[in-house]
Amino acid sequence: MNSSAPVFAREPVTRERAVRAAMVLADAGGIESLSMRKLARELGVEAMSLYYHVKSKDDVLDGMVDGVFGEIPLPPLGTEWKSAMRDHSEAVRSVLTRHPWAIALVDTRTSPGAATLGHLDGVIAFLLQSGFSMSMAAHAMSLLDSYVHGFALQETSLPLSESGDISAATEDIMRQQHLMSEAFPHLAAMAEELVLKPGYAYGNEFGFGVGLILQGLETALADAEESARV
Amino acid sequence: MNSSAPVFAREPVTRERAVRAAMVLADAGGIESLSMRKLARELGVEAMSLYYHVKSKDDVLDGMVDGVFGEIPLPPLGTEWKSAMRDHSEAVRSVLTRHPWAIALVDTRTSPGAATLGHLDGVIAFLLQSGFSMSMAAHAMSLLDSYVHGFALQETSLPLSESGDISAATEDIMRQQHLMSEAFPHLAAMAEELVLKPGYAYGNEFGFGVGLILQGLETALADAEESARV
DNA sequence: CTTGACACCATACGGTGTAAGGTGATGTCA
DNA sequence: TGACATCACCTTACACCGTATGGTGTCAAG
Repeated sequence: MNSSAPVFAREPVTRERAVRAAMVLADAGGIESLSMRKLARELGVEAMSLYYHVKSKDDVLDGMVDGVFGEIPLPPLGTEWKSAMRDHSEAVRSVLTRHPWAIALVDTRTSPGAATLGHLDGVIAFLLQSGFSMSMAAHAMSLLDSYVHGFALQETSLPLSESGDISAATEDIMRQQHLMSEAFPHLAAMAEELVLKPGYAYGNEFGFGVGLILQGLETALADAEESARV
Repeated sequence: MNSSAPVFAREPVTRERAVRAAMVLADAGGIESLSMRKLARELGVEAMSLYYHVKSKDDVLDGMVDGVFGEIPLPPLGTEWKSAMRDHSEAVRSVLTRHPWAIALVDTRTSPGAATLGHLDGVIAFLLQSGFSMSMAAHAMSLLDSYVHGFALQETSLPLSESGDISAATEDIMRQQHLMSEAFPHLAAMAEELVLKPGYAYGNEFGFGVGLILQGLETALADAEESARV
């Protein structure tokens, strides 16, 4: 019978393949549309078969988070730290907006995977090698990570068009502009004078924030060095 | 019959009451344990009765987010802006850690309520009145909000004890310390030299971050004024 | 006495994660 | 060769979820 030797057999499911497929599904339809049954169908398999390779759905989610961190390149050792960290921040923001579900997941997953830990390790290594003390490195990472994640969080929850400007939302806002000016005059003024101006893109705020933080870190670093020299 | 005049009748359900009860449930058991059936039971009612007062579960979630923003006091007009914004940042962080589910919700809800808009309006008003230009106010709000939300996000996803130190997680970490030192030496070093030291609390990083950002904003503000004077 | 709004409820449908227990193909060893 | 274990997958079932549909009793106004 032909069932004996399926030459072009379906590739066997693995944890990796399952996680990768889950990431694709979440990218396409949002994290809330990811179910074990749909994931199984995508892999050409029944739902319960996944549990042979994966402990639970949470296990899949943990894998997805780790997959996201795995996509972020580390700042290359030996380069000037300010521009390297600027590029790195941009890289993190870019993968978080490429996988908008990731930020929500980070909130609930508390068991980091190998890629996540490796990522942390790499950034610490880079900062120490750039002359940061251990506690300044911790300051810098906490500050930058918080800002970048928070920015990505805000950015994805905005009703923006893909181009990054507010054209998609403008129409709705305009329709309510009148009501808003009465109840929230300052908010309306900001919208009118700034946000609704052609060319405004919320994403531009990111550069300002990262620049300000890096500048502040440089100052703090110099202060620490000076007080150590005395 | 006694059914004709229940003098101490059950208080009727309203949207407000439902939202408030939902917040209490989410505070107690996490957002993922909040279901329409449990919420109804809490209000002494059947699940479908909620839909008379509320459009959908998403509607409840929108209300919860708005309720959180309503808990945040606005910076009082007339006070010095740096200390006012420092206090305000601490206030935001405090309500976000009091309602850990809120940060995850902000990610998915894109239709802000009245309290949310009023909050934004109040902060804009405060900054303008403190001498910020419109674009500097936007910079400041984006930067501080992103940082505060991001910090709260990281803080809640950490396996911390309530006291804010790492005692609860220490044991597990210690057990894996050996493995970690081999695979992630820098991360292990940071844990050993800094995080596991008695008295360390991740929450302390918040003050450093807010201080650095406020200092940077002050500098940017002065630069803008100077270049305007020339 | 009728009418209609109000606040609530019963039932049902299609979805979810996953526990429990098969089923057949494959490889190992007596 | 035959027995047996392991692997990768499947079937069935359960408790739970959000909510569409269509009630049902109370009450005040006409």
